[in-house]
Amino acid sequence: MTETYMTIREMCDAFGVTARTLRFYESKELLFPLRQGQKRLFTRRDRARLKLILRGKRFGFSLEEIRQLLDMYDMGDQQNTQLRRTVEIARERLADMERQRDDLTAAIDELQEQLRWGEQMVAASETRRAAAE
Amino acid sequence: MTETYMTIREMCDAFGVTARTLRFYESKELLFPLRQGQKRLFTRRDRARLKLILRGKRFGFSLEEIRQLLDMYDMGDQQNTQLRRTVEIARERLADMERQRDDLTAAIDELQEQLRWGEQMVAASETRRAAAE
DNA sequence: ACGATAGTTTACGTTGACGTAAGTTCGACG
DNA sequence: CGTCGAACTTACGTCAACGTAAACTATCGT
Repeated sequence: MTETYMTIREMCDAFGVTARTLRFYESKELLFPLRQGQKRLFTRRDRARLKLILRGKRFGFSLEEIRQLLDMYDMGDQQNTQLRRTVEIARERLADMERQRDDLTAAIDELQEQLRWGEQMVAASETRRAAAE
Repeated sequence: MTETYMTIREMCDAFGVTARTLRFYESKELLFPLRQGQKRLFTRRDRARLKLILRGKRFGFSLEEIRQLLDMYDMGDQQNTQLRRTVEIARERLADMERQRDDLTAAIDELQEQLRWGEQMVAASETRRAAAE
């Protein structure tokens, strides 16, 4: 069952991160696990946040940027000018990535061209060698 | 005119990088400027390589990866199994980026949804307030 | 009672990609 | 000749995002 609280180990297994990483995220105020004695208890909210953190990292956001985004997200509709800003940032990042993708696509095309060129050279030299025998 | 050799300062201006960066790239064997006395002279080849380096960085390649790619690129048709490997790597990176882009697109959609939701709340509360007056 | 198991804190180490500062050297110019 | 500016070398510093080691504590099962 989707238990209310998870230990650090369960979190590691569930999300494929190390305990160090989770503690580090807590120290950076990205997560706020409860405590039972000294042990951390990760809540549903922590899991939601971690999911967003990992997604953010895949997008190339820094942890600090992610923290700010999470904070804005938390404030929610209350301060929706902030939310608009968040969307703005995300949009810019998207535009960046699309530019990158287009560049990369072009670069790959060039490489493929180069590769075909190379193959022709090889083929030609082999033809010549064969003819010479 | 597209001069044969460029000084370090000209390179900086032309590519928007610092001198430190160029020296660093040389130390990492990404660039091979000639010398006239102790001064560096950057060749057409260096400029071509730098262009590729900067492009590579935008793709998220590390300098070490870029160095290997440049080396393979240099070897050219001679060892084209290597070139194929290069294309492979590039392809994987492209697939990565496409996944990222799709994720990001989805995330933006969610945010927009959230934003519209927030706006409706605001609008509704304002309507209520207006009706109350 | 006791060792194994999981968790904790503290704190120093690492990697990549440069920044930055100090001191040197060289050619050009007044 | 002096000195200025641009380039140089050497070398230590920085920042993010953890890794890793050491030493401690709490809980559980036998």
